[in-house]
Amino acid sequence: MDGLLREPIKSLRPENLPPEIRSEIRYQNLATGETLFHRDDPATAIYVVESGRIRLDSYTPEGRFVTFQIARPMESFAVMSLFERLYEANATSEVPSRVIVYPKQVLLDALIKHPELAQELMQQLVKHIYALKMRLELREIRAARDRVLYYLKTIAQFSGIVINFDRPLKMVALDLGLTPEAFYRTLAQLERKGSISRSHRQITLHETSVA
Amino acid sequence: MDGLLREPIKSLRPENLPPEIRSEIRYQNLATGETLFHRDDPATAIYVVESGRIRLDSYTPEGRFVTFQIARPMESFAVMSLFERLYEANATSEVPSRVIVYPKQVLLDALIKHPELAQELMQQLVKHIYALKMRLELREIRAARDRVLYYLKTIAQFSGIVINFDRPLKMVALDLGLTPEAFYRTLAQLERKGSISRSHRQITLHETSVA
DNA sequence: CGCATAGTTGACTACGCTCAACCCTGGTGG
DNA sequence: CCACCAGGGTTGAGCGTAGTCAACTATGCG
Repeated sequence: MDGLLREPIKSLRPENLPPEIRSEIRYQNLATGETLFHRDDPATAIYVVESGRIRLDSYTPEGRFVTFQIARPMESFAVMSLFERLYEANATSEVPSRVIVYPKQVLLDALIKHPELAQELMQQLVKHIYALKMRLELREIRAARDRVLYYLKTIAQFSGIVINFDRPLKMVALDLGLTPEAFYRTLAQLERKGSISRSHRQITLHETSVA
Repeated sequence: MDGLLREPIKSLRPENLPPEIRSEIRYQNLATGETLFHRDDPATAIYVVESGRIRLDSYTPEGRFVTFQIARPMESFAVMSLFERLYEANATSEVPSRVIVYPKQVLLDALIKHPELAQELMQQLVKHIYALKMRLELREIRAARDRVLYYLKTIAQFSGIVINFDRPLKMVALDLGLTPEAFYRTLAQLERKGSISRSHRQITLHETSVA
């Protein structure tokens, strides 16, 4: 999800890679809405976003949509696939994007020879866990008003009190575990109470509620 | 949470460790309800459960209780702390327990020299991510009945259709994001419908609902 | 320009939460 | 050995809030 994982990966940047790995990486361009891989496809690679935005999502048995991660430039995704046979989520490009493709076996070999690479990948995984834990905590807050406020405050720690969403609020609503309607209503209510102000997809947190 | 993470760690077992690490590990005994560390304590070590059961939990700003993990014998916890300055959760012993303590710096050094250890730790982290994703998916199911059934079915994949909970159903309810009352009612309802049968903390899934 | 999708608001409903009362069990101490 | 207590488990009644369905407007993209 947005704003809860912000860990640019450095050691996977092509220019920092040992040559024998660099020569094995590939690039791939994706149009808006294009799918890079589906859940349960054989896992063949891990990725870093070069430009654009990749959404990792899935569906519950009941057909409900769940977003696991929004990967932005310099961020890795599908690192899990290194140790899993199948992908755990669908990867879809939300805007025209370009990703770097690191074939699985190449990286697995590299991990043995380059321990510092292993360390940074572990850090990525840790950040990922951290983000998932925050989401779990967020869901524990039952009242929509409190949940939304807490979410906004969390994001504000990265972005400052003016928050600009670059994707539909509808999506943000689902990330929060609310229907879009409930989310809009909650925002309207918060604005009426003076906790926030907003126009379009920009939301400003007011001091009273930053606490 | 229970049943969603089952990955015994082998390479951290003392007998499999290189001697220079083995000599650095410690053991600690914990009584029921005793706390090993608190959230935001400085992170000094990672752990493996030798015997007993350790609960990793936290509280939301509103004071709601969240369980992140139930660590059982042979399972690691607080692996994240390797790369974080502070612990992310409270660790409490639910029954008399004994844990193995691996000081952080010792392991960090070891990761450089022993790539296969790094690999297994990464696998642990991946399993952890997997478990958290499943919980997030679970929470996406709104109807209590469906949520409980899905949870039971998931556990049944490990344990078979007869499920024995070794901790209060009250706790299980909270893991599921339900109040204990709602959980009891849902179980009663499922039993009336014939989807399950139960006595005490043992629940049997019936074929019709295994699907 | 037109269509698809996002955003917005209203009315109604349903489901789970809260509070409350009660039973049952196991553990502790007098 | 019983009394007591704490905590888990169970069920009922009522309420509130977020979900659902629906109608409509705004926006942006081809």
